[in-house]
Amino acid sequence: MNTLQSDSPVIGSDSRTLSAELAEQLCARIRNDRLAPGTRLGTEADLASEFGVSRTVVREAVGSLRGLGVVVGRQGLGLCVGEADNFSTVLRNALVPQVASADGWRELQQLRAVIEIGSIALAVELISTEEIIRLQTIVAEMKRVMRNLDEDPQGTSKAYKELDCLFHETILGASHGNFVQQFHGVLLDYFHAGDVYGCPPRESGLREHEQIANAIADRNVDLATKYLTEHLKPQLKAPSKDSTTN
Amino acid sequence: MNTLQSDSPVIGSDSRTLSAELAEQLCARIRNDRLAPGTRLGTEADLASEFGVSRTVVREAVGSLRGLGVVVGRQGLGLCVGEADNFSTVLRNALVPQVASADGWRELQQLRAVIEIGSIALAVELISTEEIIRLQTIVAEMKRVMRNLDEDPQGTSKAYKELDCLFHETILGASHGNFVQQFHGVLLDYFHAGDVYGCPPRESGLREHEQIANAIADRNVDLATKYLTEHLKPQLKAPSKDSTTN
DNA sequence: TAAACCAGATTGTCATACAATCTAAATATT
DNA sequence: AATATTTAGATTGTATGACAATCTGGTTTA
Repeated sequence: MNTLQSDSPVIGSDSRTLSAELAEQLCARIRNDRLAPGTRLGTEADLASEFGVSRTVVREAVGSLRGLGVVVGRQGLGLCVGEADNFSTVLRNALVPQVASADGWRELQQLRAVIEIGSIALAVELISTEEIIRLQTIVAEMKRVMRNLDEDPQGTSKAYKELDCLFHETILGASHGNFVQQFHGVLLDYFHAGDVYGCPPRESGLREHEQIANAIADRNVDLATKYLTEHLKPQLKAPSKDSTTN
Repeated sequence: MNTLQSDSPVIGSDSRTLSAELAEQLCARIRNDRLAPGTRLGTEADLASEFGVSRTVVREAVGSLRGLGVVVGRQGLGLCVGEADNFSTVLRNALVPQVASADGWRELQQLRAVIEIGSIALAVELISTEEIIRLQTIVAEMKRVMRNLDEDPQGTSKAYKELDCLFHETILGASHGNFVQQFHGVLLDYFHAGDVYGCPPRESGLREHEQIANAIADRNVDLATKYLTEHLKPQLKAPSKDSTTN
């Protein structure tokens, strides 16, 4: 019999709250027993009596696991192990504190760049003809948009960024890694939303996109990797090692 | 004045629960207002009266955000925006449903491989002499361990895997991306724990490690990338597209 | 000046009650 | 017999009130 109450502490009942303790135990149980998504976990009342705590504590613990997508609860049925399909939402929320600081935001963009570079080889290998055309269309559209840079800097910047996201999204999509793509999508969202720390569109960026698209169209892995790495160099560099933020 | 109650619904008060709605609103507020970690969010009672719900609902909502690390609550003070430093724990928990299935586990390993490949260029550039020696030491140790493969397959496999993790951890560490490294660490943990779907140590794997370490020592980016990509090829391949799991 | 103390505030936990809603079996209908 | 409908039970979702545990910030004291 597990119990979290003071009369027979299974885990050090010190320092932390009962709900945090219970949440961890539930999580560990799911992980260690390798409970498949959808597996019943019993009702709140069951868990309350099993661990010797009130239903309040169970709800608190389950609530935090629900936020993580680890547990879902359905009325009339009880608690179940969560499905893995809504991970994007969870990640998006979990990254909120990270993007609060400029450094955190840069670290996120570094991760995004790393993922894209790590995927390029696979993308070049697996990309379809339609996707290649799509890439080239995006680059052409970028060229068109950039002609208005002087007249409407604001609108041009926005449109360019939109196309930029589409470009990188397409590359990731070509790599056919479902989870990797989802993951990258969340980071790209933050990139798209973070105009604050972002940099304005450059002519050189346009040329780089063109080079990347051409290398991919030629299915030249090495060249595509080289150009992409160059293109993402600013985001790859280690963030905030020194405070020389000129 | 925001309120979630039925008399003046700010957001569609349909379909979902009050707590989920409130959690989303709080998260959106933190994200949109770019509230820095540590920023006060008021007390539970404050939020309850502001949104026109009971303290129960507030606690439920805050609980789920607490699980995500977005909010922390300290007695006597109130609620604050969470720090970004415990992201590893959050991610580890959030991935629990993912690893429940063999497919999910493979997708995770694909992401891990992608991150490592995407980091290798930076790692080669930034790696220190000590870290190079460390890599070579690990490879030497691998050779030593592998000599016992026939006598003690179980123990050898375990020791080899341990060294394997250390090897890849060292490479990631050399890239000096704090967040990326943390991230990779969580995935590597799952790799380490997932003996179920893992493959046994191979002689070819040992040679590959040696090649990678040598390429890094020579600071040859292209070669290091090539060998590493080859080494991680099995994990890079798109998981479960066809069911020909022979 | 610095340590000890204290009152107030706030979260953490408990108990209880009831509404909302889902499940599954029993019942009615074709 | 097969299917639609109802219904009763179970379970979560929400509200309220109460109290313990613990932290904060200022006050007092050495």
